[in-house]
Amino acid sequence: MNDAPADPFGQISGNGASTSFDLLHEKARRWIWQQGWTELRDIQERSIPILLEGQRDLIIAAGTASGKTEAAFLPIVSRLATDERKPGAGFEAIYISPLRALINDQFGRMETLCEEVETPVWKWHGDVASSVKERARKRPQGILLTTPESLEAILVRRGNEAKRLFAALSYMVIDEMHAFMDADRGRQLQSLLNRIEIAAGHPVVRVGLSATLADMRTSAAFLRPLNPDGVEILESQMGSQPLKLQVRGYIQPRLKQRDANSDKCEVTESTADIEIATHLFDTLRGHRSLIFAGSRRNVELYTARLCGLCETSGVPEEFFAHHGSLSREHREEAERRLKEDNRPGSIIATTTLELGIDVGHIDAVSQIGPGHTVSGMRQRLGRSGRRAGQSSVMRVYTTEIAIDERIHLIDAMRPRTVQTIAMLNLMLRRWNEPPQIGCLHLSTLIQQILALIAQHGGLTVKQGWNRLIESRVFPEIDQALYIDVLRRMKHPEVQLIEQAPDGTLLPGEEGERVINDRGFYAVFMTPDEFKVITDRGRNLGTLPIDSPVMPEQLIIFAGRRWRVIELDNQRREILVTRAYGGVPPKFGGEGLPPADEVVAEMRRVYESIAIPRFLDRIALECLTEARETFDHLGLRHAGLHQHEDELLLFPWVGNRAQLALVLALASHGVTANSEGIAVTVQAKDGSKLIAALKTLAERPAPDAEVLARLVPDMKRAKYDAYLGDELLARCYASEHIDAARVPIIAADLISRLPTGVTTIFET
DNA sequence: GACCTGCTGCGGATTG
Repeated sequence: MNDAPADPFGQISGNGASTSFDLLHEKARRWIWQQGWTELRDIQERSIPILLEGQRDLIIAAGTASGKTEAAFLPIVSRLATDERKPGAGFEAIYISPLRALINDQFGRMETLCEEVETPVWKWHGDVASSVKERARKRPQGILLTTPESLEAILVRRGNEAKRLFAALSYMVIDEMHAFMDADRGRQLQSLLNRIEIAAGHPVVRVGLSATLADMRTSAAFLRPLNPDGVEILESQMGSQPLKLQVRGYIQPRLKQRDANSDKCEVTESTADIEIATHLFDTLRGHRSLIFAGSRRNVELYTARLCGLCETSGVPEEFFAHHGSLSREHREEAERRLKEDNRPGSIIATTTLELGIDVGHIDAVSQIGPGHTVSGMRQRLGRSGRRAGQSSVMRVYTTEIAIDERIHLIDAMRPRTVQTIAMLNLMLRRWNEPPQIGCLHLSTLIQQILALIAQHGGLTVKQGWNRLIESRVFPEIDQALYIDVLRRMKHPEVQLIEQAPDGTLLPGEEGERVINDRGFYAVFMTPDEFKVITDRGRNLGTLPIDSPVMPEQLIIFAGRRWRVIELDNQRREILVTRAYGGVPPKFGGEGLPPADEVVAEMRRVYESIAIPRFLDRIALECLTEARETFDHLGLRHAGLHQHEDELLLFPWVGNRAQLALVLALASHGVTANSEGIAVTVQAKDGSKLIAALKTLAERPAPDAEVLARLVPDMKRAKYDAYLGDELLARCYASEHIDAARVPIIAADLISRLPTGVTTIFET
């Protein structure tokens, strides 16, 4: 791989099979030779003719180290070098990345190639000096590496220059495309691509790069909404490195209650954490690895432990923390430490290092807990074993609580272990979470209407319709809803827009303020944190409010179970009281379950007798216990189980359907709580529950908007506050509540009532 | 659910 061919301009591969190489510009071929490459990668071979032709959109779906960027940019710079170009006539290609750090990495890799072909390359994001942007703006040419937010800023602040900047544009490359899809940011990006093409005055070839796309049809529709069938798809045939996978189980002994009369404090450190840290230290010290710890708190905890172990062992520190609350300097220092010197070292991170920020070669990846998505898991796995002939190594650490007479049934079902197995099964089957369909994204629609008004100094209703709805950036929105949103924005209480006598939409008083806020260019919101206060006035800490919290609901906080008394939206406070007796489920009851497919796979794991090969001894024991509990509770046939003063329902559905069920029960006066795979109801409400389920099963599906109104604070996205109750409920319902399935779920639960239960509760 | 992502232009002080 590192042997340079004798003749730099001859055939690149020994057998002379590469025809794509010959198609490239002479200077691009020289660059390849200088890199010491002896052959082009599969996807590069295939992308070159397509992109050189410059007519078709393209998705390159290939593993993390498969050379996707070069697959896009070798033909692009070749084409630019061949074409006749007027200096300063406008940028010729744009590379769009979700992260500034990725732009900085790519800039370094791209510079030598672009120098060779005499094409300027510009970085443009929030950290780039305004003098550099000024120069790029005065003489736009070559390749622009930027973020959606920076593009938004360019269009909003320099709308009248857009034509000049983009008139010569031939290509738009979107890196890590999966990171945009299914998110507000993705809608904004789609709209930006459209607005840039309109400014350019001609269609521009779109190229999407990703390693974890769920489904090529939806991905093509994301890239080119008006012509998905015209998008060429390249999926890598290679790149499946040998895989070494292990799930390691750990048992957490129950901590003894602190004795109020004793002055001896119990050790509060968890043994499972210590064992995991010790194993990480023993296996990773001296290697180069990434450890995904799941939360910022865990990152800190494990970094401290691992550094402590380095100290007591008298070895140099080689473990570094990396998460969103740490300063950029701190994070970059950790990245540099690993990248620059190829010494041993590990970074403990949240999702901050999931995307391809360059930290050099990685031997192994560790993950603590199952994580939240299968595609995230795959993305993390892809960060190791990137060298030819090496395996990808991944260890997943799962913790379950020791079984004793006080264990909660949900814990006894070993949900973490089973979820991990289910997610790995799905990953091995090459499944990824599909983007959710039907979401209205009204907050982003509002932002884009304002952005278009700002860019053009005003907008007609028809122009807005053409650019946002007819363009299929917001295909879920019909004419009536579009008009409703505009009316709302114009409402005297809102004043985001006003209308000139000729009908042109202009910014209203509030609209001016919103557009001129420097945060306007980003469509996503940094979530508000709620203070959690007990009825005795104790401040427990803060809780990020991105899940619905209702009075009467149970939440787990600071290791205890609490009942919500009251929610104060003004003061951003949640008032709680200690919940009724019984031990809280330590790991199971963390709210809504994962996606439908993951829950369905979990059920199959419980029901099956198959033993995955990737389990260590304790993980295997946990799986055995999980299946024993499952059978002991009769869950193979029953969907309900009573345990002391609690009823546990098992609908076996994912988050949106389970939230619909919980809210539908609430609408019938039954307080239900999502505790992972189970829904819990107080036993005293048993007869009410059965009656409610029967009604729900018989009647047509409840209206999702009506259910949404039971959620006290439906605001999730940045400009939701402007929507008003009605639009907000529609929007929330479209994104979070799968009401259509409620009758089927209720009927299924009724049909799975354990024998005897109906008679007990039916009186 | 946990976590993550982004950002202009101008006024004023400081420095060479």
